[in-house]
Amino acid sequence: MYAKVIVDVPAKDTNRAFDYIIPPSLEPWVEVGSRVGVPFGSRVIQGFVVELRESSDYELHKMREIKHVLDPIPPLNGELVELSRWMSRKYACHEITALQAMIPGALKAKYERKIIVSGPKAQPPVEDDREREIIDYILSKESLSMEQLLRRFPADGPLLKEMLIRGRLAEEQEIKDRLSKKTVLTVFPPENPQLLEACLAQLPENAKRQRQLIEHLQTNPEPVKLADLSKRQGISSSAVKALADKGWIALREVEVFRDPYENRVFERTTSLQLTDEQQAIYDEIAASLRMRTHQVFLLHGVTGSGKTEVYLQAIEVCLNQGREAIVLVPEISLTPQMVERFKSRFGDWVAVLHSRLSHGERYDEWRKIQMGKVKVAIGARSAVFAPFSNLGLLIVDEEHEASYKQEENPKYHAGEVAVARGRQSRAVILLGSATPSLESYHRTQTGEYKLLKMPSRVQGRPLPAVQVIDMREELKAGNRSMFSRALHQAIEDRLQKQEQMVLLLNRRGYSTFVMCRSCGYVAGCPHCEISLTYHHNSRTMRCHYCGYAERELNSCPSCKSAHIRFFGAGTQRVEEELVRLFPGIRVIRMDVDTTNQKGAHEKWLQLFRSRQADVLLGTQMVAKGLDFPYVTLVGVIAADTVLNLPDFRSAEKTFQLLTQVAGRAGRHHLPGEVVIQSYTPEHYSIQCASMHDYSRFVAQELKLREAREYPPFWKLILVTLSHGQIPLLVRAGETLADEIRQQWRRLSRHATDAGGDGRLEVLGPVASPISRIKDRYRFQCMIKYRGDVAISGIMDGALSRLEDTVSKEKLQISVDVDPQMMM
DNA sequence: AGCACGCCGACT
DNA sequence: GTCGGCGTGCTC
Repeated sequence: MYAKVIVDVPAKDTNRAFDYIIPPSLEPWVEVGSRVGVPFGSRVIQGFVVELRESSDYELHKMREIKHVLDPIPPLNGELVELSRWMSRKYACHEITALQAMIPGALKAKYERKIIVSGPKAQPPVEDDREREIIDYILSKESLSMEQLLRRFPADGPLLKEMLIRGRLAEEQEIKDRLSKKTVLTVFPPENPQLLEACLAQLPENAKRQRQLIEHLQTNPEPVKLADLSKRQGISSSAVKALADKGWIALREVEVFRDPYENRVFERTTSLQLTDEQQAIYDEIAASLRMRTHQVFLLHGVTGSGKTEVYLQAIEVCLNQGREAIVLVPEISLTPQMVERFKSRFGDWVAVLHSRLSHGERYDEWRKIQMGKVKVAIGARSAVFAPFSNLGLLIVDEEHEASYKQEENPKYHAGEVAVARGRQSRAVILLGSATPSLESYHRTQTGEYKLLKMPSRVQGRPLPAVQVIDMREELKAGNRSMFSRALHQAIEDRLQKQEQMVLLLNRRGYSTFVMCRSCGYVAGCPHCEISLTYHHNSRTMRCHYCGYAERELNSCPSCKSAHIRFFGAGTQRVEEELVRLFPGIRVIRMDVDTTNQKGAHEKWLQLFRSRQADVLLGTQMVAKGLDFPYVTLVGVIAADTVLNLPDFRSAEKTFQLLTQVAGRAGRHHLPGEVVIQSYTPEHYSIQCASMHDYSRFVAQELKLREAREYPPFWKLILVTLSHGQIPLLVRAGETLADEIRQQWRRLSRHATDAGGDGRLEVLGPVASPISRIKDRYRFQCMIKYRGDVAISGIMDGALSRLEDTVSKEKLQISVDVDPQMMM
């Protein structure tokens, strides 16, 4: 048998499968999706089996054997391997990069080289004292690298080298997982229960605890954790060990899954009665599931319309069919509340993949999926790769969220991947949002997706009334405060009624830069064209691109003024102002400063939930998915900050944010009110959001996008080139742009003959918005195209023209298909 | 990505 | 004459 293997070398000329012989001893273990160790050149590296074959077209004598199979159960399956191939084409990444993205970090290969003593031990060759000392040292250590050895014997470089050449020492390479399997000591009763009787007879009178244990095992013949025995029965480990030593019982390490929710009790819930609206939608999804065909639904449900209950019941249909389900949620809304709803309904059938979990916990949750112990996976972006083999339903909640796009390689969009995976495994895809992305909405118009609508809130609760305040008028009226008169009054009113409010400060770009108020100097990174970020706890300024750090400044390096300070997200200023205007007000401020610590986010929210604060003040993070019954006022301090960003999606983002945050108000029995402050209140994104009018917004925005030749009508690919020298970059950028145009002309000639209607444009090269990172300058080309364009052929052709510069000059090229961030 | 192989300059 | 610099090419 032969295997085609994608090896762990992310480079252009290794981006293909290599053939290996499967030795008979490994045959039962090697499957498509197996992770294997294979000899490659002069080393052994990790790879993934992507195909099994009876014969091979590669020359037999050149072929080598698979060395190891790294996991007893393959971490991937045929379906995921196929998906990785799709990803590598769609996102122009190496196949191995896509495969690696599918497995948990704990399984990412770690190559370790260690020095071992080799050669015949029985007849030691000539050894002097020095050599003996070195060998003894190596033997005394578990594992040792050459670097460590040289550090210990700095003067013996030549001797060590000689020993390596002579073969007394050898270097061995190991593929190691970064994982630890957690085990617990477990007591096993004997197979034959009668032995317990015999044991009791032999135990001395004073062995009270041992006797107790045996009696316990007689009534409970299941294996039991040592820790439980001491905790619940008061039987100490020494008593257990004594029995084990005598051989009556067995004591073994047993692998356990770390359960991050193990100390939580989830009250079981059952399906709620659906509203007519929910029911109609549920029926449609259920019908599609029962037909077992692929279908993508876009569920447009206003905030508070009860989308989650529809999800839960759809999953139930799927599980009853014996199929599995994945739920993707944006990281930020993967709150305890959300997890609780799923845990409560499906209990132990749910695995939660959360970035806040430790490496080990995450790995364990993933293993539950891999081993078929759970049927539902809920998690952020990467949960789309949950290794189920009989997937029936894939839900993408808040599908418009930008966090579904991974900004590192592979630069995939989890929603797009979900659709591709669903197509492959004939699963139903359910995209849900109160503010669907223009891309998805557009596809409902072209017939690719089916639109489902839930326009009303459950129990007939009204959407909150929204007031848009023109801040220019406030200024004219002499109000120079950051709170309009309307918002001021609304806050006062809530304080009096002891109701709660959420205040959103929609801030621009990145936070906390350091600026001189006298001359406008901004502290920047000397290696990157970006301002430094102020870190409160360490009193340093850091670059979040390259890690450069320096101490906080006391005076301006440019004008020597002492009026230099950091400009926070502004939430601090708002907080100060609130406290000044409303003495005694209790404010919880949530921003990067206050939520950096693990668990802080949840802690603050819990505090707010228990009504120990009046105001929840924060940035974007307060807008998403939160649900507090006593929140009756939502205030947006400045709605237009995102609007002014140089990004074609800024109107869409503004509309989404305002709609989402407005949805936080009045979700329960108390009616809600929303106050939006703006300097451009006439803007359609603000107007439409204030009237809860999604249809009008998309209609207008789609018209604009088409006119301006932007997505969803045109597709974008952003190619960023980086290098230390600007002239080389400009040259390379121009080559790239020319080459793309040429390739396009060449290919479109045929396409036009065949009736193709494609169009393509290349913009640039221009300097990237962040024009330098780690002393490398950055230039970019934007490729825009629509219709019938063989884009991957064009890109491949153009990029291969730059290959020489990449390898010789270390030019770096990054390709971002469907980029989210324009800046 | 690594690593071997190979062809040129600075030394024991 | 050898050691070692890194440019080039290959890995089933």
